[in-house]
Amino acid sequence: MTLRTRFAPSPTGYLHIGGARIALYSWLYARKHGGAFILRIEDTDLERSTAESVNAILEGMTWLGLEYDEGPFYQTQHFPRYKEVIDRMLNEGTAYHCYCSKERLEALRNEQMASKEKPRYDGKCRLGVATPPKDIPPVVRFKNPIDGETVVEDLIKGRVVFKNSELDDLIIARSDGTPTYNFTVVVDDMDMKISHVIRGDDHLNNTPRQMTMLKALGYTPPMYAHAPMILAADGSRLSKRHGSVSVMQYRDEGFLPEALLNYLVRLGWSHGDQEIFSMEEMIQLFEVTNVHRSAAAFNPEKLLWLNQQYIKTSSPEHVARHLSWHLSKRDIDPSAGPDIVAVVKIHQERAKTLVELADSVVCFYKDFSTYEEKAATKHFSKDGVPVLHALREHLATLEPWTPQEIHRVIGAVAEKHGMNMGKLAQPLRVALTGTAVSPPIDVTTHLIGKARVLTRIEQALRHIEGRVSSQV
RNA sequence: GUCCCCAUCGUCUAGAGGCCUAGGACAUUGCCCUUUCACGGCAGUAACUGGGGUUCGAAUCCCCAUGGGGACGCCA
Repeated sequence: MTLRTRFAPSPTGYLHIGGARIALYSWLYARKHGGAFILRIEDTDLERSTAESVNAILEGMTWLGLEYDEGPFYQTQHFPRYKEVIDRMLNEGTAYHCYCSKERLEALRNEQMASKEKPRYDGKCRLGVATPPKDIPPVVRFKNPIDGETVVEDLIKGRVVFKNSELDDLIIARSDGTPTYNFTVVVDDMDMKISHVIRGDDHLNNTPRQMTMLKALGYTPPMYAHAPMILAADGSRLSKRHGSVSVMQYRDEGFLPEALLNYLVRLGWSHGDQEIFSMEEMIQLFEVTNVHRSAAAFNPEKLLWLNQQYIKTSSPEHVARHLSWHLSKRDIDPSAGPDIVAVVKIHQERAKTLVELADSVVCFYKDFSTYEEKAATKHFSKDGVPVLHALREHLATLEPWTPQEIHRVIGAVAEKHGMNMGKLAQPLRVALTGTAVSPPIDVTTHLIGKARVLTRIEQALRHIEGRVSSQV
């Protein structure tokens, strides 16, 4: 039998990093064993499910590169099937109609809480109702076994035993006839022949009830793996309050999808001391059974470091592709030159994010008229005017326009004016980039191009003179 | 409250009874490299929640306590 895993989010929001990690685990597990990975949208809550959320989830999966082999399937399209199974259970006596009012249930709950018991349905309608009230539409409840215990042999948590008496008769169909979560999961997992259910451990408590239902339907439950949740950096439950939890926000903030994936796979799982995993390595080495049983806190700094590692070590072409997306968001079209791959090459080891990279790269494509205040104050001085003039003259006639020649000229001009190269490189850097920071000055100058370089030095000279005279 | 899960540096983790003077990574501190910023290199600070067992020997096994998380819905 082939291995089949699924990711089953409910479309009530974007794809967040917790979901992404579960999707990744399921995807890796399927890939590793040559199985199938299925995407199923659990949209039975008509009130809260939205098309935007569906799109957001799909978009997130695509960006992460977690392609699914089947789906997306939508539970709202399976309603006839759910109805069929419910009728069957009603006929077979493994489910029953319940006419208890919400008020009674509420009172029952309060009573049980008050007497320090676990709130659960008391089974009032379990043995049948003598005269079913005509005016009350009933819910359908699953008839849970009362005796014995249900054992989850969890791939991550190990053996977890639940007394069946702890499980009450849960509602599988609402009074309006629509099926509920625990039931639709059971039917779909069964129909889709899911062999391994990998999900968050907030579902561990649901598992025994799903297993008893599956058994009632004569089906052998799949294997389960309950991964612990991701905590926020402060150790609390991760929520929207903690800023970026949406996968797409990481794209917007300049993260590479593979860096996020790498970070996620190492959260709660490890392979010796290895920190960086290519997708191939992840597929080969990842093992659900080695996933930690304890929750892990999300650490933005380490993610940032990983992203930096990926930006630094990925092929310039690959980084350039992702960078282009960020540049286009700023209305910059790099195709006019200089070659974006060349620009990436000289910048890629000094950026933690693509946004940072984009910031430091705009000056190659777009002219500017203001200088970073601090940089200008520190490096633009009247004393520097003659040197910059001289440098401009030399660069104007420089042939060939290569980093080596540029380096030689800057060095020569600096020496002629009795200064070391750094003393001249800094004002030039500010003139060319508007900031005091850039890759080595020779390659930077080279890539910005002769025409732009000359114009920018002139502009800087005008700026210095204007600034100095206005100050005196 | 009841049930379930969990517990090694600030964080992610290595560790499956002696290899532990508890290792690595991020962050942090200092130094080196350096025309700026980075990259890189070297060094440092920093942890087995507590208490009982079991054992010649426990971070590792068992029990209890404590702490954290989850579930308990006509949500998923």
